[in-house]
Amino acid sequence: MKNKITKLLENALNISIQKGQLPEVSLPYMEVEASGNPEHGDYAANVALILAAQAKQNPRKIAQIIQANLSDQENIIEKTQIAGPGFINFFIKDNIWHQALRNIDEQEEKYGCLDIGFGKKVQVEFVSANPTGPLHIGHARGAVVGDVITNLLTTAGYRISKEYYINDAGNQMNNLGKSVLLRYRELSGEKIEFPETCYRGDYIKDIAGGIIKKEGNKYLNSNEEETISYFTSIAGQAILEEIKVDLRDFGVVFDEYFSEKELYKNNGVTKLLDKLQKQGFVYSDGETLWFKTTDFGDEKDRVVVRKNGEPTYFAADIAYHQNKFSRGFEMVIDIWGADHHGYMPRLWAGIQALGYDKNALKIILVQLVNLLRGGVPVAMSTRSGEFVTLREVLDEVGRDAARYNFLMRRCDSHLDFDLELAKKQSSDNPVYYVQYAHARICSIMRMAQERGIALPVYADIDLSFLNEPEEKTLIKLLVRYPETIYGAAKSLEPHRITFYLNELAGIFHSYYNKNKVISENDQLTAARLFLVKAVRIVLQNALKILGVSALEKM
RNA sequence: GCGCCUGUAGCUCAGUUGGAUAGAGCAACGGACUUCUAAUCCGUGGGCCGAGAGUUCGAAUCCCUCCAGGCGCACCA
Repeated sequence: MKNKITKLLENALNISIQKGQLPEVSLPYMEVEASGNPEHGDYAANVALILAAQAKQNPRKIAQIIQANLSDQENIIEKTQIAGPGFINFFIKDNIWHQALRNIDEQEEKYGCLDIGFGKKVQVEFVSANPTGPLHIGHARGAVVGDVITNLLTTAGYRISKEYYINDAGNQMNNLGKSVLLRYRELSGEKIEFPETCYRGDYIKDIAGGIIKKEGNKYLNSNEEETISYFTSIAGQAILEEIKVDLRDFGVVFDEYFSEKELYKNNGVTKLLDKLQKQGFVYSDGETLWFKTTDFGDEKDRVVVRKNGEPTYFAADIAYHQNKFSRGFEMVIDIWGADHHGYMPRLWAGIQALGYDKNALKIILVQLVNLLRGGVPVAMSTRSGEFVTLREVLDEVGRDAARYNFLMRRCDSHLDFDLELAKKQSSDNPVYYVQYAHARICSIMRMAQERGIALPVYADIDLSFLNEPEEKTLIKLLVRYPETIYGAAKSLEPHRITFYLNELAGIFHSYYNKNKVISENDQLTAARLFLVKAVRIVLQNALKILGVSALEKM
């Protein structure tokens, strides 16, 4: 609808210029807004205001010229008016709204799907937590945001691959193996001291206990380095499996799990660094290898190979992103915790040195979560073992409420997650508000069926019975759904869907309280059932993108 | 000290690349269940959009300077 009006305006503008009524002007963009105020019509355009400066004319005058040259060939416009400083307001014919409703009914689960992605291959990497411990609440936000962004982009017509990068090479993993060994010794009766760098969670004891049960205490006197390496791989695998299960229960399923170790096969990382050195992006100071990230705007150069000869995480990450692009992805999206923001210039430098456009890598920062319980902050640290796991949140709060809670705010906004609040099954909890709207519609459908009323078919009904102001508001809101998807997908902002859903549910609830859908008047009933069914379709489609279930009964 | 994010109603937050009178939920107060589900609805109050200066027809939104909070500033990941 928005697009149609934009086209009309563009045509009118061109005609005005051709006729010489307006000087040659270029229009960088125009805004057509679904207006909130009924007095301002259904849509409002600000073309004239934007052009005023360029054309050096009064915006109202410009608006009049454009208005005069509008040719409404599809016959969708009831009337237009010029208002305020020079807005052109459009009033759309009722039957056009009715057709929109039919469109929803026909498209059903496809309604809201777009083709702005043109099947472009996009990879989204998220979560990517070290397998050194179970996922905690902090990972959960990134997981949901990533998951919903991929759903959004799929809906918008992109071909998406979801990937989890496993940091299973390096110090942290070594510390994991060491921690298991220490617990192993402890369980075998030795007295041990636990260093700061080791992981203290109970899951470490469980893993160590598992090894004793299976293999006894034969590793007490083995070569320590080999044992640590063996324990590391056992622990890493066990923990990763648990992570996968937790994610699955949270509704997040990845297409690929990519191991950091993969990058080191066949000296992959070293070869890449050699190549970059030949190209002049990497240099040696005799002891260490540096990447000239300052060439690309970073504040200082970064080490890629340490004094001890080991490549850094950054080195592997360049190789990883090279690998991503070589797999044919046209765009790559990384979702990180906001505490990694200082890392962005480095990685952008990396991919530019590899010859890729900076814009091909989008990085979304997700702000950290403050976990509260009844208003009191809960301390968290993976290493000390004090944390609330994703599993606990799932068990306590439930999948739908947890997901919805993480989607109610912009990614770059700090989020307080209060366990007590999130698990409350009350009106404090917005997820139920939306689900309830859906359940109510299902209830109406059930009632209609019980009374032997057939589900309405467009050809048989007369939508001109829909005369209540809320009915028009509802239809307009439903029409806005694809536009909301468009905006959310373009800006990679899942929270827009949540806010849209809240608004839609709100207007529906209000309508429901004021009007009976099923009444004595058969034609009115049919028209309203048709409308309410369309609301249900949109609720379902949007909830599906959020990964929140659309309940039929509550 | 430098960089990034945030600052909007008592609280938690929206505000669609600058647009018409700044919105929602919660909390407070007053109402609505003989009804297709009251997990709902209707009404009332509530604002120096952190502060100051600037850009223009027009600023919560853009530029600059401050103030406050969070997070970074590794040969950790």
